[in-house]
Amino acid sequence: MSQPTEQSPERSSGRAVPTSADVARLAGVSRATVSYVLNNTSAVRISEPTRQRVREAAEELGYVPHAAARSLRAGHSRMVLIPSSHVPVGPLYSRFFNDFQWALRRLDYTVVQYGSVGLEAEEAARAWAELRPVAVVSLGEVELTGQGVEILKRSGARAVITLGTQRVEGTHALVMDQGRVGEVATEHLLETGRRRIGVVVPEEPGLGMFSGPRLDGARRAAERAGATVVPLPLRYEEESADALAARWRELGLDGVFAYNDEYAMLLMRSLQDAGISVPDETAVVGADDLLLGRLLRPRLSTVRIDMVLGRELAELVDHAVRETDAPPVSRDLLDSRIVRRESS
Amino acid sequence: MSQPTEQSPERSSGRAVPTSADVARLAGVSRATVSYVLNNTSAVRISEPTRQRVREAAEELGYVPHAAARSLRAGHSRMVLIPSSHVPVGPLYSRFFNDFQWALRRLDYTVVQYGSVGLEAEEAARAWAELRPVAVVSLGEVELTGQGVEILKRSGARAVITLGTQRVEGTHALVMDQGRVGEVATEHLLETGRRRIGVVVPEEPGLGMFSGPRLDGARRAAERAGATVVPLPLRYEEESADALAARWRELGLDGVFAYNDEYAMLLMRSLQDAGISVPDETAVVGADDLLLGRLLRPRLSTVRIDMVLGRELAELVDHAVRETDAPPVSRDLLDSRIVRRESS
DNA sequence: TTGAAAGCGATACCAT
DNA sequence: ATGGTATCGCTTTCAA
Repeated sequence: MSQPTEQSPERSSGRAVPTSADVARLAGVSRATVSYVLNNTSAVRISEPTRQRVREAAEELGYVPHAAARSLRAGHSRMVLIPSSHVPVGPLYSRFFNDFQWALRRLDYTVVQYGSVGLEAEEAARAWAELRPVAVVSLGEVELTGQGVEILKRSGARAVITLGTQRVEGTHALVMDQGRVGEVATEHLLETGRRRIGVVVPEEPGLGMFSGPRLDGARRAAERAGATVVPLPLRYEEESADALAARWRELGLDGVFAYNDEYAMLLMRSLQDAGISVPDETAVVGADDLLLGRLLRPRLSTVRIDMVLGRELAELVDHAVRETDAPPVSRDLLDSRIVRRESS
Repeated sequence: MSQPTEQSPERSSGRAVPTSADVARLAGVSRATVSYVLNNTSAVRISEPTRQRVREAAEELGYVPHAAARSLRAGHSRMVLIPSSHVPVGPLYSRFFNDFQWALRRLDYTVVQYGSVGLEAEEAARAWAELRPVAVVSLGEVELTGQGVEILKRSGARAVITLGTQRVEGTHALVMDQGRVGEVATEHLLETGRRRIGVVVPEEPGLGMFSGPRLDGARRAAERAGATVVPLPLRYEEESADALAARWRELGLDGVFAYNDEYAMLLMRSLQDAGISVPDETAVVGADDLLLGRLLRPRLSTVRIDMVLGRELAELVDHAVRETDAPPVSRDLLDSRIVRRESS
């Protein structure tokens, strides 16, 4: 016989946490029957009166099944773990993310975000693996190494999906081709006759995943047309923008793609304060089509990004989980197009 | 003897998921010893050579402990569950939230966000309770009823903390006194001689938790001074702002507190387009001190909100978990002050 | 210093 | 139609 364990049997509400055994006792049936009733097991037939008694007992005790015990027994969970980002996100992404979670829940998955700020890639992967998720969907802001993927798969994860700007070995890579954003913006500037094009590169950490590819895309477009691209490091602060505006004329740029609408607004304001006329002297293009881009004058031209539907991605996750053998897919999720207003 | 279970023993990597038994076998020791070594159990002394062998075996197999099994055995988890919001958040909140999570992890908690979009309050509480979190910290955007709190506590949650605008029975209520924001803004407008004050109330759902108290605070301040407050419903769209601006003169307002900087910018632009001069004819005050408030002209006056440190809140959670008996605290977490610029 | 074994809660066989 | 029971992975007591 073992001794009573060290845990306190009482809880704040005064009673111990009810288990299925408690429900069984109260209903005068076995734990097996409780399980059958509460899970609507179709393989077994339980009489209606018994079902009633069990349900009432569960209700009375405030019984909630213990997910850990269940998944331990089952040998798997239906948890989808999403390493959560530390970057404040815009309304676009936010909407997508909600749809995604909602769709996953409809497919009967438990969606959990795991905040991993300040953890090393491998360390983080181990922490996630402890929860034995059936799938991990990394939304790109968190590092995920081949090593980390291996840890997750060894621990039973049936699918690892990265939604980012580049592929990671062993994962389903959903590519958000940020390069297209820079390409579309630059093509537009070229069409309006600009030849020396600045590309704002935010200095804030955590944005490199987006800004790098956007710059590359701009370079590609410019190269095709024999135009020039100049990277412009910028912090999201007035001082930084003012400093950039102060040396604008010596840069000799006639167009600028400003990473996104917020940086574009910031820069445009500084340019105007420095006496540089937009769009006559320099055209400005942002990205994300935020409402605020319409508030400043001239109204900001922008690249509108249409993201994949959350539901689509959820179905892809579901598919990846069920067909572990299927080869990793690699799809592009973005569609970008220019919205021309007055700043270009 | 029971039959082999229904679960597949193989995983995608080809091998089965390693358990502590596998580690024990490879190291040539018992499972108990593995547990002692891997958890650095101080009550037992294991020889250094044995420790080595165990650690190497664990490393080689890529062993990661099974959190569910562990907490099942332990009778409790160290999971802090945070129902995640569906509202896009600003940089201020985002920073606080990261700090908070980081601090909790330092205190050895596992922080997990649970997306509950589209779930009823009680339904959501049950879903959370299945994970048997030791604490639930609701950041205000999600509904949490007394009923829900009861479910959580019955399921073993030692602390339920709400960080919101109003108290919920049975919880530690960390109050973010949004009323102060409206009060501070309105007091400022009164000091500059304004007497008929509009208060923007966003029509977007999910913002009621903030906008209601802010309006109430404005009313309190106005009442003390014998001034008038007029609520102004507004959608975050240009058309809505234009419509409001079109009937501005008949409203006869000489000051407006616009909920936050974004709504303030939106409204100010429409006012200017309608030929109403800011601040001469109408003063405008926002809130949140966003950078974008400095981009439009005149520069936007705002209410700067200082939020509690994430670390403080984490310590409070830890305390609540350890001292279940302690009475629910109720603290104010915000400090608001006016930042006067040119729009007022 | 190490091992054997009980048991956390839920489930799904098999037998009744 | 129900009940008994072995089992999932891990920790910890007790015995050796």
